[in-house]
Amino acid sequence: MSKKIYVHVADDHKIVIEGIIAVINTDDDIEVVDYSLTGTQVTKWFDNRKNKADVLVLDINIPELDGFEVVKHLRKKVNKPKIIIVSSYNDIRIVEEMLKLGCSGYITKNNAGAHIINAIKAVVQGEQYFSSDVQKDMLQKYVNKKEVPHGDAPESFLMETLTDREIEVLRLITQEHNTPEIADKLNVSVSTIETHRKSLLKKLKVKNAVGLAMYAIKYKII
Amino acid sequence: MSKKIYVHVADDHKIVIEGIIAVINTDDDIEVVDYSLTGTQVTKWFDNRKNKADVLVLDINIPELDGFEVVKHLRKKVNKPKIIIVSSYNDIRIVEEMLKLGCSGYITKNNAGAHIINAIKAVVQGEQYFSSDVQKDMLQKYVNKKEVPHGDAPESFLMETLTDREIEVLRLITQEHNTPEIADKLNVSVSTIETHRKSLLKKLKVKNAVGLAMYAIKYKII
DNA sequence: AGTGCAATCCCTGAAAACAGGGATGTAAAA
DNA sequence: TTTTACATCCCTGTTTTCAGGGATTGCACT
Repeated sequence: MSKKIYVHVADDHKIVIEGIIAVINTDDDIEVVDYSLTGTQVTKWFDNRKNKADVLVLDINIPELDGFEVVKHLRKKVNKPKIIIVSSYNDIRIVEEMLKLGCSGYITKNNAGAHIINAIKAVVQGEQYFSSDVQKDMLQKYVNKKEVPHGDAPESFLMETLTDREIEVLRLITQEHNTPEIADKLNVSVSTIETHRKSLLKKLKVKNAVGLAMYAIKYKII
Repeated sequence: MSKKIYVHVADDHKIVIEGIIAVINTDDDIEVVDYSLTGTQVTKWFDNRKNKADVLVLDINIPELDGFEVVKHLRKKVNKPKIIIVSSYNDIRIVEEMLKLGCSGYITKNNAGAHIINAIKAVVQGEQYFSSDVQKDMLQKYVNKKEVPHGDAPESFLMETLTDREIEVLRLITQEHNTPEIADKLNVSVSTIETHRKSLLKKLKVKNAVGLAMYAIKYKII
């Protein structure tokens, strides 16, 4: 009846991939053609013009290139796959971010099994698909939309792009280094690192170094 | 030939459970009888004397009661199952801790699929089983054993028990509160919180508040 | 009755973090 | 070409953290 759907799965944990494959194999219309354990594996796979898949099932938290980077890379391509994000947790700001980047679906790992097949079938039809818990949060956000302060800065703070240097400093902060140590490691003056710290505090809207560390962990900067 | 082995699987992500089941189903000697998504589900299941399983495959990071609590609960029981830990990451100190608590195996999620069946068969025979990456780390640790400073304090820092108050302070630190704010919230003097902070730094062997936050996240204090 | 531990409070002094400016060179983009 | 963004550096001053002591109360266990 319908043409077979080919899927590529990317997750850093093999066991999760095996779970997804096991679920997908229960449906005869869909076939997992290959999988990747890192972000660079994904991009390389799709860069090779011999390889194609209709749908990419992608975990955000994967090594080397994270989910955001992979999506940014793939969206430039001509034969780009539909992308379904499978995430451990469910932060509405990340969902929004991924939608902006052109993803077609977002489901959480909690109930990925129940949703993955429907999600794949939906996105190849050009529809968008979200798991029930994500839908709930989106609705909640929509209802509370009146609380948005003013209309000129609609971008999520995830759009707050950190510079390479800032990310480097942030990484060293999470490794318990203080300003003099970071300055030494990067061969710049203490003043410079202090400036970077101040930018980070401002951009990420946190109060102190602990806030920076928590942010870095939550959004997988490190 | 050999009697069938019954297994209970616990992980907060359904898709991981599905992956483990898919792998285990390839072997006729083993059967997954049930699964749990939270720590309390696991303990309640085993508390019910109708339910029994030879092996528990357990993720450390599960809600309500974490892996440590589950193991502590189960080891008091008479018909206790062999426990195989399946962990996202591979910290040798956690492995040691789990071994002390009486677990029989430890494998990482990276290559759980390749090891899970062998691990289950090994532990029901009374053996211990570790995945290759864990083995590597254990060997490394053993080789470097000479670096242990003195023989009177062999306990891992995970045994370093934090008091209730210290955990409370630690939690507030991870919420970006500074000392005056914490003192105010807990209705004690700033000096008191400073004392707690110093104890935390010492006990957890970290350099600063960021180190405390990273510890809290890593070991799920918060 | 004595020991140990948890929780509370205080002191001093040094180091680091934070707030808020300003300033410069350079490279890329408009 | 002008503007913008990035990375670098400096100054002033305040607040917070950290290091190192010491001390008291109360409670639980032996």
